[in-house]
Amino acid sequence: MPPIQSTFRALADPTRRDILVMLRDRDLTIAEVAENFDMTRAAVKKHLTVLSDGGLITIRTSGRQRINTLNPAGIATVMDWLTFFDVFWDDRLTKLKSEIEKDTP
Amino acid sequence: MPPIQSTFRALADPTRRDILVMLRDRDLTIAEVAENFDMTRAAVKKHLTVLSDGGLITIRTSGRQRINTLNPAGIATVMDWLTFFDVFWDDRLTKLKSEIEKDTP
DNA sequence: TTGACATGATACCTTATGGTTTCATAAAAG
DNA sequence: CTTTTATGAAACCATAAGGTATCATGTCAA
Repeated sequence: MPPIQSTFRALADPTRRDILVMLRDRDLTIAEVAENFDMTRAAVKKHLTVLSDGGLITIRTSGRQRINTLNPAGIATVMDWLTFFDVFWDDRLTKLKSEIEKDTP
Repeated sequence: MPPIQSTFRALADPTRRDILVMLRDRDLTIAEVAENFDMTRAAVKKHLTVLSDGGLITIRTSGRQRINTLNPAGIATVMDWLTFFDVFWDDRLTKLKSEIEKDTP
């Protein structure tokens, strides 16, 4: 699994997030992805490389085509990182409770 | 709520993610956050501004101090975006099922 | 009020990053 | 075999982004 930094970095660009949304419906070649953007195929390929480096997509070669597939594991990695904050409010409430009990003997 | 781009942008830097982790335990002033990093207070302040722009923290002024607090709503925004991909596998399985049924009359 | 402390704000520097252009390569079609 | 077609790769460019240094401002304490 790639370093989490490369995953967050990959998600920081709007074009790359749009690509992920496209790939949710079906796998796409570089050319197919590029059709949806007003930029060169070379630029799109760079974005796909960054997404791959971040573990958000996987790539397989079929003849002269390169097919890009969404990788749920990459999404899950980010989800996992975020769940660290899930207990945020719980902790806050616990501390608040302690304070109250301490002040009301 | 801030544009999602500013939120993802804020998360893309390792220093800023570390700051969020620190703020999970308790609120901190700029100086307190800066103590944990090998960079100037000015740089840390910039990071805190980016985090605020992304809706990941809130800021309140208390005298001459500026207290930074984690904002769960910002985290939730990212979570929500990611849940768009939750149905990914469901959709894939549904399509696969259709294909099978079509091919086996 | 005076001095120390916490922060605000600006200018400036270096490196990443997103993008284009151009040329090379490899597979499918004629 | 020749010609498309789809991609790989490298050089180059402009701007954004992370940092520093410096100076201004506001507040707490003596």
